[in-house]
Amino acid sequence: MSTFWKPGTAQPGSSADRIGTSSEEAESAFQHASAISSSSSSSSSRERRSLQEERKALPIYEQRERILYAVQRYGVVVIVGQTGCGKTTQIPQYLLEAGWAPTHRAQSIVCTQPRRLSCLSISMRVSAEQGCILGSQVGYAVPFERHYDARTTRIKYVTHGTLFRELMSDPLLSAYSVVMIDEAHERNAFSDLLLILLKKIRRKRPSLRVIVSSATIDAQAFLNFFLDKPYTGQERQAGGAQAAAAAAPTTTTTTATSTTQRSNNEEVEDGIILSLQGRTFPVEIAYAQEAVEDYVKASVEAVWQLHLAEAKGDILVFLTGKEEIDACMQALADRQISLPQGSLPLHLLPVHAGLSTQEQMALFDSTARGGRRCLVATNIAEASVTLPGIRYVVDCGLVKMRLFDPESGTDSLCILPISQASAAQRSGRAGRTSAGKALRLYTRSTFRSLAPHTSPELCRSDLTSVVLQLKSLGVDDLVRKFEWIWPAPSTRLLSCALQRCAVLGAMDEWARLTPDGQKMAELPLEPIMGKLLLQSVRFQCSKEILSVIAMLSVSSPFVIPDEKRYASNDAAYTSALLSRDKFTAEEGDHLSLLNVYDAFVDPQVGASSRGFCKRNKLAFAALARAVSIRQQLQGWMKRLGWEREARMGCEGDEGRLRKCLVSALFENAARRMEDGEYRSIRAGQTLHIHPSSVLFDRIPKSKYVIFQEVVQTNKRYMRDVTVVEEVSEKKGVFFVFFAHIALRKNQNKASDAMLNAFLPPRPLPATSFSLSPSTHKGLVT
DNA sequence: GAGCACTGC
Repeated sequence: MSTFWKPGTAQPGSSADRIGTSSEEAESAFQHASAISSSSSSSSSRERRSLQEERKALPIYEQRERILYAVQRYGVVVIVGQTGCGKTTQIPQYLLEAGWAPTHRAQSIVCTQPRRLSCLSISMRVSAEQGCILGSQVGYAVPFERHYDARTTRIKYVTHGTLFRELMSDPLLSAYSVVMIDEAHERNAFSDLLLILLKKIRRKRPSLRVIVSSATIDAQAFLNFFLDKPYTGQERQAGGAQAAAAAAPTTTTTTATSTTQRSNNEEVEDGIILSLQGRTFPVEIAYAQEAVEDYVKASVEAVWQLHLAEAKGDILVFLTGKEEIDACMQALADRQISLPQGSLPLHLLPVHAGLSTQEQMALFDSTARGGRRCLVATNIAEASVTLPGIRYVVDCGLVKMRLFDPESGTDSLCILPISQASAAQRSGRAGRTSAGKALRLYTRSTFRSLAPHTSPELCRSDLTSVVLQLKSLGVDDLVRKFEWIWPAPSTRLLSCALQRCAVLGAMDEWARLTPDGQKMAELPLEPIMGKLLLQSVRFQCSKEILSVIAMLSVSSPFVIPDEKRYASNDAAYTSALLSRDKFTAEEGDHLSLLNVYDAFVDPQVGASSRGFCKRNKLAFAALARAVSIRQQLQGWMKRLGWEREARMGCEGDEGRLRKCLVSALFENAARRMEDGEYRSIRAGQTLHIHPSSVLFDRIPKSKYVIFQEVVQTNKRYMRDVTVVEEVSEKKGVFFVFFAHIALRKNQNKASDAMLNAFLPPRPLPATSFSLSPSTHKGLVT
């Protein structure tokens, strides 16, 4: 399913996003879909008949009985099927029609998706097929937007994370008779966690049916997990080979592997794998003869060869980042000049997450006017977005991935080799509409050396919030007894998370959740953001901190033009920077973001208008989303009993605000050295201010800064930085004072309020502790 | 002098 907005399908995002992408076409698409959904007129019943015929024409329809039988007989059904075979839209409907969600039992069918937009467009499609209004029998729930009726909705599409949240109020998921985890092979943190908890739930509620749907062949790992069979990855070798073959012509046979387990009293057996036939075309795969030195250059070569030699059909190139995409497109554009007479032109289009709505729309217009389209994409085109008309794929074999390093506590963005599964997924993109061709810019032996599967998110991220959430769900021993899906996260990753929980005051020394920790787990925020919100209640400045958190949760509101950025005489670039200066607080990013937010919502200034953003070179969509996030966070505060506190502002007492920031971000402090570089207080690492920071080209008077996070690319960069003024420094104790903080409207008025902030009452815990305590579970210093 | 793959609560 596409993450991008596709004309003629659903509109993306929340109502706030909708403002950002609003267009007449989008509105009419929305109305069209609603018209299909309503069942009153005779034309719509004709529509519905043809939709029913379409449903029956899907290849999965032949498997209907088989699927229903499997779900009835087995507690866990792992479904392997190609993307586009209709499993996501059809299986919940088959279950509904077979009586799995009878109204009298008040239980429904829920299907989880990795992305919110999938939920919107799929539920819209399914409600049309069911001939009902979206939100009645078929509904969805995504962050910031719910569209269902607890009494009437029988099929619900939700994001993985949304269902995980539901566990907090309904630990046995008693509202559902069937839970389908879709796209489980992506191994997202929330989908893995859901599967882990569903296994526990099934022990208490064997009547619950679990469907795990996966496009590739992690099937055995998932099934073994549910069957308590060991899975060490040895079997995965075979899996990898299958992944490689996945792009080859699909077999027409459907295989069902039954696993005999003891039946419980309901005659329900434990699990089964079902393979569904996909609707794809053969893809011919070619490898590089020898390792390429410069894959961007090689991709240009490959595109050029394909363009000159191959029949019509679009080309999709996989590179790792925007910079490479620009370079590749530039090189191809240069080549176009030397295109032989009579050759068709190559229409070059970038595909990455930073595209404007207009650029996104162009991607789905596959009617290239006399020529061939060449889409140069990041990994977004691998799973998140399905592009039409692709017949040729060029794959560099690499991906940019975020990795968390528990030793330094920082995230890195690394360029790494992809997995075999990923390679199969990429080349499979060429076989969606007709037979295709994939050029892999690496050798066959390199391919064989690739890991069969991409490392699950849980194995490469900071698990602080995961640990917190699981603790609040009553999962106590995360290290020894907890059943992770293979492969499990390293103990180092887990101990790092436990430590951070302790440092943030979310756990006590026996790894018990503190009252603060419980609240942090309930808030839909990263722990450090949750901490910031909790502190804001203490410092009585939640009004401002809510805005800061909302702004930190969206992409940068400052629109800085892309091209010729380095040319100091470029007018657009300098005027964008000048625009930003209007909001810049010299203390740094947190207060600058607050300035932007306050100006945007101020009825006298920005009036939440698009025009204001245009005039001031701000991203309207980001700000609209921040407003929506802030509202939701305010709702959460109300739920925590802080309705009054949520409205309390610092009323010009910036000191409270600064104190609050330091009291939450004290972990992330750095000191500027003589050479202009910063050293982290925690680990003495060399750090740099991120180029997106308003402090990037400034040298503040004070030597100390605090920051939101560190991301390592070529250097270690601090993001979202605020200057703090140091007054004294003692061994192990770090006092900071703020000065010269301008609050609203960028007045940059010096404030003499000198305030001390503080560290937690105890020093940072030792770096190691026992992981197998005999008396207490978890953390022992 | 220089950057941000992609989701999600």
